[in-house]
Amino acid sequence: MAVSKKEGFKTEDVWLADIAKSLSHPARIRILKILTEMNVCMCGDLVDLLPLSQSTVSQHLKELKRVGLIQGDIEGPKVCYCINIKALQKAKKELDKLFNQVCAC
Amino acid sequence: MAVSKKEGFKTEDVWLADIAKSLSHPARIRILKILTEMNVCMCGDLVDLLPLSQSTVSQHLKELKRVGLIQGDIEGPKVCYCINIKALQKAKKELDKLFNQVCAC
DNA sequence: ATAATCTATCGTATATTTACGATGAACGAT
DNA sequence: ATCGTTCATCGTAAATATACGATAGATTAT
Repeated sequence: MAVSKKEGFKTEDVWLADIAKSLSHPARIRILKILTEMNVCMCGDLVDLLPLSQSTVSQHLKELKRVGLIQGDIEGPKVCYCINIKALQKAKKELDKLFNQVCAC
Repeated sequence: MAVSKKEGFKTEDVWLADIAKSLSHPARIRILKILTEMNVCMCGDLVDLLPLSQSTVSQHLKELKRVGLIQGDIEGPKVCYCINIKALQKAKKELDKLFNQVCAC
């Protein structure tokens, strides 16, 4: 089975792994960086900036939306994407918690 | 194709995505936490602490070794795993760079 | 030497991920 | 009303990820 056995793990660890999964593709890293730089961005602009087809970019956006790191607001025929600051801050906090145990040596 | 198209992306983004991928499973998050708490840990101990078979745990350890976040030293018949502090610090630094652009608002 | 222990790897099955083109739904413009 | 634009979703193909048991290799103990 390729299904992660989530039964035996803390929800905290499952959540953090899920966030990490959403960051586990260069396109999604790039999308987050673009959105942080531009604050907001139309989906079409992202398609132009990435070496991927429109449908593939849409899939990556869906993955980032799934974990709540970004949100998309419909503006007429276009969709305006932006960072969900609160979610990103929580992700940063949890990752710091993981890393700082080590770096406090 | 399921292969990530890495041609069109910055090596920096590819690297960070790869680190994130190595963190994208609850078992590997747990392993890192255990190793940071215990400093060092035998592979067998990790198997006891995780709800997974020995071979599966070994696979997860291999993934963390692949990206350099941990290292394993053979001690007789056992293998002693520990965190690679430098790699983890670099990962933290790069992730902060991604997150801080947002949080500096 | 033999047995027991520990861990990595192999083989395998299944689920998920990634990618693309094609299609569909929603909206604005003509 | 029709057309063009924008984006999500569907269908599909191929690679990867996850999990396990079985096996192999190395080391220690007997």
